[in-house]
Amino acid sequence: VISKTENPRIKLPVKTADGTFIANYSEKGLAGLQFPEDKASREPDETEKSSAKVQGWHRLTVSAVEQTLAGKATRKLPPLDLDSGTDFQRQVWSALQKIEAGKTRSYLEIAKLIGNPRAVRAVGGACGANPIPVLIPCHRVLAANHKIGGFSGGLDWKRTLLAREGVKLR
DNA sequence: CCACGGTGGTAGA
DNA sequence: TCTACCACCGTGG
Repeated sequence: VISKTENPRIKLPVKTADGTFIANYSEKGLAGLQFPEDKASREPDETEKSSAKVQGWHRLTVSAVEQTLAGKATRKLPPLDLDSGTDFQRQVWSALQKIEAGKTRSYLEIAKLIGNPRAVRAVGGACGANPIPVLIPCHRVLAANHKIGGFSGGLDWKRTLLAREGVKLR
């Protein structure tokens, strides 16, 4: 029996003034980003094991995270591995990437953009399943009438990110 | 403010 | 398959 293909992930720390995020990489690119956890729960230190390719990606990740946390537009992203998502989720995530820093869209607007205007609630679900928050800017999706809506990483993060981009909430 | 109905996608059983 | 969730949205108290 042929064993299922292993899907090795390399985890690297993204140290910022707001805490240490954890990026994880597949062979295709950045596949996940976790918000800082409360305690200094074992930061990955496999830096020396990662290939030059991954280290290059990681440099792009670090600067992109820093820029987004500062409320600025990101210049360049590493390749993103979004294979974990369904077709619907990838459509939503793709639409999210087109929202510029400082701008917002509603869940309904995203649903319309992907040609499925009644799938409003499902759009919320896809945002919650976003494996790369901050860089795939799901925090820029608000409920109708500029209400905050939800955020899987905690509403404090969503408010912080939006405030740094100069977005006002209702 | 709250309740509710109409919705579509997902995961799990 | 069926079903129970849901980061929604409008309407109506």
